Amino acid sequence: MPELPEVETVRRGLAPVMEGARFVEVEARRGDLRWPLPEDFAARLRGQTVLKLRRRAKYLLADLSGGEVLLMHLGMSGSFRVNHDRGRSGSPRKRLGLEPSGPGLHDHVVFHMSSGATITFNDPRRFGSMLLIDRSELENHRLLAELGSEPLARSFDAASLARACQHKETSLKTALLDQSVVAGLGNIYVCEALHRAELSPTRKASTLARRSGAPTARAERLVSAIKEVLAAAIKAGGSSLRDHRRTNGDLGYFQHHFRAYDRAGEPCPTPSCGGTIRRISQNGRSTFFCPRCQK
DNA sequence: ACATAGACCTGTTGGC
DNA sequence: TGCCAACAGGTCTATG
Repeated sequence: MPELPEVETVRRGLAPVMEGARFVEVEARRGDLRWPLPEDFAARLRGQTVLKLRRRAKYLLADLSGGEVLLMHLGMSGSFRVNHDRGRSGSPRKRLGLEPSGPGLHDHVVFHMSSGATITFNDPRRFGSMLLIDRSELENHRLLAELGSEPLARSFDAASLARACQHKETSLKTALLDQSVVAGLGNIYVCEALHRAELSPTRKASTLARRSGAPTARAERLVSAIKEVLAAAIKAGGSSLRDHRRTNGDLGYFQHHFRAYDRAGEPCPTPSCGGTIRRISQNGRSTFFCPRCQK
């Protein structure tokens, strides 16, 4: 499911009910996610207040009052759902039977917050994860230490992308999926950014840089395309292909704005291009692009 | 140091 | 209709 725009959408949905709120109760219904839940997970969270909910790459980070950080990843199919408890009789929707009350099949973790919100983590494939890390060890943690630039930060520019790709023999597609080059892109937004920048996914990553390491015009175009597509997707609440939901259950709608992803056989939307979107496989993953305008 | 393949899971889809 | 292979938004781990 989730790339940077989807994770950011989830963060924005969770922040109002988590920040400043305390974990009143935590249910660990199934602990074998990608990795086992931390030892005494529920007990270590109970009573702690969330100071801030942040995002880094595709991770959500909840700073806890006790000095630890709750690190969460949605994997391929993870989602969070927020329900608001309104007294014993339940919400009006619940009383009317519009909301199912019991936990669903893949509801693995449930947070009951002092804000009155119940937050349920659902993840059919269990590629998601939750970890507790000491704040002092966060920067050096193996999952975070090697991450590259945040693509929406000002510091992510053509020069920094060119530098990161300068000696890469691999394809541009593969380089952009590498979280140590740029942090937060996934299969969809790499395809979309390359299409917008009119760059071929099979082009060598090193062609973003001159021999001196200085960025080429391609690098400039690509950085702009990445920032634009991510910003637009966040504005749309992310892309819902199958699993992604906003925390209130609504769908994102950026999938309606895809120009290349999942559009094999359709005409290329680049003005006056006239090409056809093709699907190829790179490193076992689908790439969608227009061989006509993406050079 | 770098690049590619395999692994982890469940659910859905398309072809025969 | 049923069955099975292929595929799905990710990324760690092992291997060359």
